[in-house]
Amino acid sequence: MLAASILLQNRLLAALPPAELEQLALNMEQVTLPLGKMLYEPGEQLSHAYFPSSAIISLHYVIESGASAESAGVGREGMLGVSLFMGGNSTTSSAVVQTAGLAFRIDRQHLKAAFDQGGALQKLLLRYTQALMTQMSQSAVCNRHHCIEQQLCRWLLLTLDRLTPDVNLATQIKGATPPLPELVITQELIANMLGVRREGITEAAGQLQAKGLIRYRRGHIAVLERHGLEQRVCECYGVVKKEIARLLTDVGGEKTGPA
Amino acid sequence: MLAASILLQNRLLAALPPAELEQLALNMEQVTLPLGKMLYEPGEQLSHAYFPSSAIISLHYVIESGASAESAGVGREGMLGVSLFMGGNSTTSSAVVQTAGLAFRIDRQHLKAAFDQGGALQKLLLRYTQALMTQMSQSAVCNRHHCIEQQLCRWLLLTLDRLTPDVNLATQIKGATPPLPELVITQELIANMLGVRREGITEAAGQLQAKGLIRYRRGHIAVLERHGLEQRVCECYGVVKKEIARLLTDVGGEKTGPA
DNA sequence: TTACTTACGTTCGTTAGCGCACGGAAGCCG
DNA sequence: CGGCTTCCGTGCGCTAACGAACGTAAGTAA
Repeated sequence: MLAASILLQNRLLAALPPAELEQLALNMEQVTLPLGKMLYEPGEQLSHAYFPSSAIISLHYVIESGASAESAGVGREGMLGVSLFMGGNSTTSSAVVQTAGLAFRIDRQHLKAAFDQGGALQKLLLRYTQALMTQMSQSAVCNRHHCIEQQLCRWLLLTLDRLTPDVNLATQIKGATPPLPELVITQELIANMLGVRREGITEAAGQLQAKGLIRYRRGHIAVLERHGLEQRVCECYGVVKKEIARLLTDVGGEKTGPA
Repeated sequence: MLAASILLQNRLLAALPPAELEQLALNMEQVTLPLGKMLYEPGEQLSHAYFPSSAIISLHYVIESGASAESAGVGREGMLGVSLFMGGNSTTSSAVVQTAGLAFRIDRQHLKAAFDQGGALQKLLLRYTQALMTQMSQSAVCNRHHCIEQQLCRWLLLTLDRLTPDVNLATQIKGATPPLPELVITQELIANMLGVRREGITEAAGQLQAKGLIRYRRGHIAVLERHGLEQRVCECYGVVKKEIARLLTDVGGEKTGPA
């Protein structure tokens, strides 16, 4: 059993009323997720749901030829395993750890039970699921119309957002926040997620590096000028980011919402 | 108020227990949806949910350049407006009538109330939402890796499936089932949905016609050899079809499901 | 019938991304 | 230190799809 306070590192859990969080904490455990670990195989019965705190997970589908494409990513803002409460209990996608780190997990039965209580957790998870859907449909659009460089910017920015700790959680973070955010990942893995060739990433990343926006070093990407990435990224980044913000902020607001 | 029996033309509604269906029927009305009608604009507050009986609706996103891409389609097997019960009340996508026809609609408040009762309807709608997610992520993959001809086959087959009446509902359908299923749509519109050029569709459709699989005539496509399309289609079609079948058949089955 | 709109057919130059192959260098390990 | 694996850089021919322009025919309306 975990202290409820540590669970606040996940933004979904942080949005729960204290009572519900305490209840959930009884059945949560913290796990370390190493880079590349496959959490869900397509069609497999899921045993746990994961609420990342520092880890990032990539949802993608692998086609018969072996190629693949990411449909969404999951970080501190979300959770993995929506099919557990949506009713399907499995998905056609795979889930792989894209950035090593920590996550909290809860087994299927306890999650389902908590969801079926119909409280704030249910509301929150459903809203998050809608945010996931936005990511998926935006991935479809982006794959169709935007070039590799734009998609790489989108991927970098979304990953960066998931790595950066919340401002209001700053007191919880003991170590100093790193001045230069650095992603630990190879070009080959990025290529797999975007569903493009490794060489395509090499070229696009080279362009960004030549412009001084990032710095590359064998499996590490340092983002030097976040603003520069934001200027080159396609609209898809903003759409996804705004929709996540919209759906996960005014939780409990049962008003008709903005027109 | 409608007779509950007519609502059975929509497969989601048909899967409801009679009592729940009767309850819903009190607040349902039938509407005619003309080709091209936009039911939802992005970000707009939704007023109704739609359960198509013969109409087909396309969910897609339009980017700044004016290009677009479909993320999912909705026909008799589903419903439009999941964001009403998911909590967002709006989506970033547009919804446009792709095939003219009939649908049942219910206003936001009554749908939400029925959903919150937590009965079979809730379970069903959540499972359907997961099926929608499968379509979306598969669209992302398909856009990335499969050629226009394959995508056209996928689109034709999925549309065909939505047009073909259920076998077990055959007694309800008064007119004879058409021997040659014909879609009423222009190449230009198909191109918009797939997010490709009109000329691309002209060429791909020309290939299929040359092979005798379809016949084209100014806004009408007759499918001559469904089997031939199934041979050329990419795996995405099967993935989506199977997942819809899986999620919407064993409703109520609370077993652990297939591993 | 004639005029007109809408939809389909075709061509051509251009380009983003692919597949393949090879070279080189960074980092790890004995 | 030397050897080895992994990762990144580069070049080259190739193809699917793009953008634009123009022609033609089907259907519609006067």
